Amino acid sequence: MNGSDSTSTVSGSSTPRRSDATRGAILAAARERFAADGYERATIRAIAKDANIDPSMVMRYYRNKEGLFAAAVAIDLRLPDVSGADRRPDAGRILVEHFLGLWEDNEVLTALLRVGATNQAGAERMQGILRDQLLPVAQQVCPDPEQVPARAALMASQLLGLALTRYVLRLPPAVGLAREEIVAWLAPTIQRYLTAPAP
Amino acid sequence: MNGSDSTSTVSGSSTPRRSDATRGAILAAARERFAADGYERATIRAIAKDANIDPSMVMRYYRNKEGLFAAAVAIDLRLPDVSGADRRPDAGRILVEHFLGLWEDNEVLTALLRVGATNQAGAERMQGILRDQLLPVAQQVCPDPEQVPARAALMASQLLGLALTRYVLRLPPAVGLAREEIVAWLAPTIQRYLTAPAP
DNA sequence: CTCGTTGGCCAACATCTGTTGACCAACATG
DNA sequence: CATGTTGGTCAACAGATGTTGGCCAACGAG
Repeated sequence: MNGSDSTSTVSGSSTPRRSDATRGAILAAARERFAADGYERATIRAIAKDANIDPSMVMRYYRNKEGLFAAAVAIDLRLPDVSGADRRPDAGRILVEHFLGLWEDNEVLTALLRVGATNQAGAERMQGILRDQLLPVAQQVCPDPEQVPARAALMASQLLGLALTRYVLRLPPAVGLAREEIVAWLAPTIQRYLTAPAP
Repeated sequence: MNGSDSTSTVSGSSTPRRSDATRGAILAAARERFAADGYERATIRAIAKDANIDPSMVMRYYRNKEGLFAAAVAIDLRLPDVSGADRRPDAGRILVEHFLGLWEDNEVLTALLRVGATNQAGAERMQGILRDQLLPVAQQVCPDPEQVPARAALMASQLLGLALTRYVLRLPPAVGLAREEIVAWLAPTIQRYLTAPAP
């Protein structure tokens, strides 16, 4: 909707502004706060203080809080291609491993999930990601187009459920799981959701 | 912590107060608001208005907002017993069906999940439920006590993940799934998490 | 009837929220 | 040097929020 998307994580600069450092600091602080506190409690004042600037700068650069959020959670999951015949039987494992890596060094996803749970805009953003990035993956491995949305939804339910219990709610038994354990348990589930014949 | 827990969902009344109706109205309104808006945006004023009383009454009966939340989300999942030898092979299906019923006519769970995502107290409440109600179920079907927490966590990840995508984020493909579809896909997953030999 | 207790409303408080506009300093360009 | 543009701060606003205390009406036991 908003045309000011050009300042994404990629520093592809056509006109490198002098304020880019500040803009970046604001975005970084915003991601951290949104991830830690959710939408409502991540106040503009707190974000500005983290970025060592005045709250009004946030408004100047991102119009309002919603605009800041939109800019802060723009993300590309960089999902691997699993369409190759050699990779298809391993799709479950590949995807689970990719997701674990994604969540563990990217606070944006935690922010997105936390905000999506209570904020309409956040929920819609997640809808977009599912539709634009997760659905195509399901499409790669599932022949019947009619089943693709359901299979993508199932995959999302398991992957987001793990992220929820482990990185957001931080339920101790979920945090205690070892990385390899998770892969070993979840990979077959994802594989089945994607490729098993509909029950 | 607080001694005023005697007014729970159970109407076991030792001293039926004249204000019980109002108390109930407040709790009902609180559950609805917490479920719809999350902790921060469910304001005491809005809840009071829904219950047709003055905001100050909420404080009088529940001390503060945190106390109101604690009272509003006290819940017993009434998880079925799956320890019987005849039921054990069906544990996955039984549990998934029970959970679907639970979520569909109980807004408390939606409230709890929404709040747990952004609020520390909410997250801890979910921890308690996992520990006190979900873990025992895993214990019923898994012989090795050392594996119980991991298996319970895996089950929670899938069940909460479904709830998240379907009832909180309301991702269209997840909402579109038919009840029987969900059972057919998820039951084997839960069954495997609970009873399959550790990979 | 009397009077303590309970249920309820009203008005206000201090604080925090997003947001705005006026103002100043540094810079680049003519 | 003069001047317009950009980066930034300060002070304030209007509204909402959790919370408090005072006040009044209805009730129930003596």
